[in-house]
Amino acid sequence: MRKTNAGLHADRRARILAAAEQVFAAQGFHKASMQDIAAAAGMSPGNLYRYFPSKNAIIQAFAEAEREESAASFADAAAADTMVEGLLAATRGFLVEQTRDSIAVGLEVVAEATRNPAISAIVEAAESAVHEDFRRVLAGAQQLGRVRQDLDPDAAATLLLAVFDGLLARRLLRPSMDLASVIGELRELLGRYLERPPR
Amino acid sequence: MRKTNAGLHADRRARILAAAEQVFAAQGFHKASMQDIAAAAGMSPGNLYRYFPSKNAIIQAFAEAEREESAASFADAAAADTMVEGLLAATRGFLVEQTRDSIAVGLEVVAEATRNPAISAIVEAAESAVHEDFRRVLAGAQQLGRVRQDLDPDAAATLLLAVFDGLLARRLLRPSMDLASVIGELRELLGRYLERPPR
DNA sequence: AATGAAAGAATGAACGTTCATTTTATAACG
DNA sequence: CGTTATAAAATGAACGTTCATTCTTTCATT
Repeated sequence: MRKTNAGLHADRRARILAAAEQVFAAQGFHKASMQDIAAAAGMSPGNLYRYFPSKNAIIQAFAEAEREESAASFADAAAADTMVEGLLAATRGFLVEQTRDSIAVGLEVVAEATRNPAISAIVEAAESAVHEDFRRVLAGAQQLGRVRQDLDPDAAATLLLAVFDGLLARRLLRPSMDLASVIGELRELLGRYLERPPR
Repeated sequence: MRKTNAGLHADRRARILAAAEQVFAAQGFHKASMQDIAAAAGMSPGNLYRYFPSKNAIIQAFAEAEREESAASFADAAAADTMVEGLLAATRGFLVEQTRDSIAVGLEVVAEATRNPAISAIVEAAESAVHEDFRRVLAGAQQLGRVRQDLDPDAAATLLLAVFDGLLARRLLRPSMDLASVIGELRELLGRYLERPPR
């Protein structure tokens, strides 16, 4: 006569996913073993299966959590005074605050998405949501006259999101890159691209 | 009494690396088995070891080849009439011509670079070379008055390479993206960022 | 005949998963 | 309140499978 403890169940799942982040970042999805994850979570391998039916289910749940987080962290960017400075602040936050591990594991998720349909669906959904948010922000700013009138908000959102993703990846590829001067140059690019009148 | 055939040896290595591309794109480095690679290369698993001492050596050689290729494909972009149209043509080439497989496997290489020092060295070297090429092109164009004088070629190279990488990845993440309108918007961005006089 | 090239079965380690078992928490009862 | 029955929670060894790698053998060329 004992009730199953729902709170504990949620805690354990969270603990496992947190442990998985370390292990996945260090080894990648497929080189990471269930024993590794169990050790990092401080429990036995068998116990993992009380909370997730398979390793794939862990990967999937993890990718979902990871994408939600990254989408949320972008939503902050939307709330800003002027478009350019808001985006700059958000970018700086992005580039500085994100740990190496979380960037690495984000790459891992994207790589996995190219071959795992379940992950691909998760990534596409998150990406679409972020894109739509951003497009809406740009369109709103356009109505307020804060960005030039002939900007295509949809294509601009794609382009700018590509810049942010590219910069994030570049921090891993070329750690030597001078963050300050790149941010300075990004300010120039954003100003010229978003605010200047048509040529 | 039989000479070892150097040409054959090189051919076989190339064949193995080509086979590895398919397998790595479809499964990722660590899920791909030597049996898979051998089957794709049309030879026995044991025979692979005549040409590469280990699976890791295949991954490493493959990453090297992949990076050289991608660096070379960018070098073409440098040779262009006007900066903006040259970059646009190169980007269009990039985005349209690159197969899904080659983009996917490029992501795989980058993800692996975050945890494998040997791969990381390869990626960083290639990335530095491309960056340096591009920086030089921008600085040259600047001397010819083709891009604005107050542009920082180094930071600009970083930023623009981030755009290209980001767009490439985005083709995988959001296949629905409208390539034509994004390229159109990119023309606007490049023109405004590179050519307009200081504000 | 001698050696390079290739095959593919064999090997041992490592993997994901299962399961019999132990430990722990709590509901019910006296 | 203390005891006991019960089921949840957790363990860790064991299982079957798959993997990278090695080894023995066969085939082909000179």
